[in-house]
Amino acid sequence: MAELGEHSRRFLKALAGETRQQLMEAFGGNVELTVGQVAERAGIAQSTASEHLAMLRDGGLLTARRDGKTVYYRADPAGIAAALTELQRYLTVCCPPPE
Amino acid sequence: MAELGEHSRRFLKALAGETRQQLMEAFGGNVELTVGQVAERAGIAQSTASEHLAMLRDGGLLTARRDGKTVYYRADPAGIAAALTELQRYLTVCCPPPE
DNA sequence: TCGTCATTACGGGAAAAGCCGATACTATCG
DNA sequence: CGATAGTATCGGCTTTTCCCGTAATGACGA
Repeated sequence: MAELGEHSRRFLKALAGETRQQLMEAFGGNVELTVGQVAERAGIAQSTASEHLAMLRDGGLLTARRDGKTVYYRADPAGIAAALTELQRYLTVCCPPPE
Repeated sequence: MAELGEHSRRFLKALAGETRQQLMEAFGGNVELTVGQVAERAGIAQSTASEHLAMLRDGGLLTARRDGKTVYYRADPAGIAAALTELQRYLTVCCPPPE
């Protein structure tokens, strides 16, 4: 049957949280942000931001790049597209394509 | 900015739960199922199935039709397509379309 | 109207998610 | 090496989710 892969499950769980949805909105315009910047903008603790960003990264929504001691996060179009594609494939099984 | 609508938020929350993902898999082939049938197949209590199905319905993944005392649930291709479209639109803001 | 059947709404206990402050890790600079 | 700065991890608390059994709602038939 149509199983939903581990990748898609992490994608869905990551994007299901409202705080993480809000965090994603800060990454418009292909911008790079550090953990501290994200925490400050969202008004949450640095440790909390770090956890959320890690979840979004594991879900394929963000990529992380380390430069010195700071880590720069950025939206991952390829990962997002891949997750959406698999999600669509999974959901297509449940419902005949609208013809 | 790109706000994620209430509809999409319910869609994501509904599909984020693993039990509900499993429930969705039973609706392949455009099949209609009652609450009792879903509960029995998934091995969960009837009240639990009812709550999950209501959540999936509110998320636009299922439609409900009442015939007498039983309620028949079925996949909602239009609702799913709409949610995926809005989700894609929302995510496109965060990342430039891969050109 | 009364009883019955399918579903939904309610209450509570267990599990998970969110959030924080404090601590540990990693890399740079002196 | 020691100090500092940015992240990541840990322990604990609060809030939410999950699941169940039970009671209430709505629909049908006697």
